[in-house]
Amino acid sequence: MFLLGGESKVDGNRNGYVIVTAALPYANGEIHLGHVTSTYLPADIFSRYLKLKGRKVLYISGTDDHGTPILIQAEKEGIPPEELVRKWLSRDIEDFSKLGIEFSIFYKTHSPENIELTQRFFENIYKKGFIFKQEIEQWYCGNCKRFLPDRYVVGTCPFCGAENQYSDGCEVCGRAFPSYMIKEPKCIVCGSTPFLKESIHYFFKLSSFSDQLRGWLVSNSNLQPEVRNYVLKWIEDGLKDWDITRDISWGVPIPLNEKDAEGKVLYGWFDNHLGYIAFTYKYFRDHMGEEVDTRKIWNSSVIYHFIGKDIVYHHYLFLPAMRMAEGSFKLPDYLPTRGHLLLQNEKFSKSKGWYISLRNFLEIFPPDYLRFYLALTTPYSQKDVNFDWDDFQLKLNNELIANIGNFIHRVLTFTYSYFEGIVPEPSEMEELDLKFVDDLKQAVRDVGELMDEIKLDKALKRILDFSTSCNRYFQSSEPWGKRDKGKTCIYLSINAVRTLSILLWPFIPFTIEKLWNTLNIPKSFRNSSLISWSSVSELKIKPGHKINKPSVLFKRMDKEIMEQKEKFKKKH
RNA sequence: AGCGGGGUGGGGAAGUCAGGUUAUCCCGCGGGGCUCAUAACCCCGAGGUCGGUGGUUCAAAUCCACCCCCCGCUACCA
Repeated sequence: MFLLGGESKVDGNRNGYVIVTAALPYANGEIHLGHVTSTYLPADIFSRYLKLKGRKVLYISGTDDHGTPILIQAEKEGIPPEELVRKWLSRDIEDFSKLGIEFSIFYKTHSPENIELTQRFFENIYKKGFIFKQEIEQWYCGNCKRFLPDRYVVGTCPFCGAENQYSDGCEVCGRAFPSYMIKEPKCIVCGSTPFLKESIHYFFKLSSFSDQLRGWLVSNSNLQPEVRNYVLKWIEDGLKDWDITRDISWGVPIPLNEKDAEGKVLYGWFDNHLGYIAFTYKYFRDHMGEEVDTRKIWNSSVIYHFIGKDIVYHHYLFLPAMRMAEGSFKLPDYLPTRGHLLLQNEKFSKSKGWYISLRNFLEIFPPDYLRFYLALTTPYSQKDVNFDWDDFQLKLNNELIANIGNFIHRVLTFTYSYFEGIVPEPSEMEELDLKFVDDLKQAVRDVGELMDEIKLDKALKRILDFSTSCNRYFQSSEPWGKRDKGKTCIYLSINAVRTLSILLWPFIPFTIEKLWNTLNIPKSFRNSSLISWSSVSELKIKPGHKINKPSVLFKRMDKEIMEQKEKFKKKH
């Protein structure tokens, strides 16, 4: 019996682990803003939020190492695939850490842990009779001496005659078709003409799981309705059994002692789905020793798999069906799915240079600027997100700097120059002050609810609304015009700054940690009640507390943005 | 071709599932205020027949039907 996810709410199981995973980046290229937008940033913001709430959170990901593209790339570079994936693993870790993406573990599918788990997994579902063999015909390049995946064969569309189309579909007429139908096929690597060749492959009986999958999709109320409907439609149309082997050497060997299994490996999507579990094993072995029962922990955790919409099929059909077939690992409770990133309203294209790598971006802009902008513009839905330089500039200048930055800075400098940095004793609260305290409490409640629902963009908007009301309060209180220099206003405002800092930490951690230094909240206090979700709406900063000399948290970057705008002007 | 998502004042978005007083927010625009703050902040105002047509209802951006337009996805692309 498999363990159905979906009933666990994050607050329902307060002592257990929360396992947050981010879909694995393929280990043959650099991380770009698209990866970050749909997957790694939302997952990071969310796990930071859970940490503030005092939850035991594991944030898990790693590289997806296997498959033909990596093999070919390694050949091109003249290095073994092991070396290629090792290179990308360390590159990815560097890039992510510069953005403040804090994984508990970022590991790799080409690891003993994952290979072992994958083989065991295969054996288990093989024994249960969910694997069968079938002969298939595939394009084979005689020159490269290998079978070619569909995307490694180009040719002429059998329907509209458009040239240079991938063998599984035509971008010109929009039709999808079986690969063998393509006219005048060419190997994308060497250009020679491939031929169709037979090979025995192993298939997973995905179709047997239609009812169970439907049941899971319908009963798991945590899934996004639009994605659920999308996947249900596929089940209605009939699921095809899934070819889970490939005729290459790079991957997890099929753990069977028979001739048909020789020279073949398991398909990358078979082993990378198990990476989440294998990496969790690795984490516990490293941190708690061999005797930890990871399976038990896994099954008693609340599980979130963050993904981009391009891999919905794999995560809503293949992954759950595999776990159902094997039967001992729980399904995800949540599968937060987000859309793609467009650049100036056009699709990213590496070959056309129309994309932004994370590394290049962070060479120019501070990580928090990117985190803020993307978090604010990426909804909890499959809708695509547009990265637009004008919009980036506007949002930074008007929302981050002029709203949040301004409030924090005006409060801190006021305190510093009129009270020598010492938080004043408040006088009796007036109606305006009491109302502000209510506003603060309401804001915290709203933000918490939205964060729990993973609606991170709306949560951030709500924080901005709160910041606006902070500015409004400060403005109407006019502390500068009062004889006592508005002691109550400053006391409440400083506390509002602390509240804001906690609300904002998951989004812009670098800046907030700087701010905590200015607020004179020592590092040792940062896991205490001073910095935690449970105290976020309290007035924790007491009169007499001394703050440090404030400095500007955000600087405007109009010149740098202008340069980028020039660079990404219409090229066509 | 099929399926999914969307079309809301000049630009970008929220609201639509659970229909209801002057349709919300940011930018931009016009006017005013404040001076603590990174020309930042606060207030007031102009501007929308909520893609089209028809229907249900006392009442529709919101529900139903049909149509138009835009975007995305379609399993061996990881």
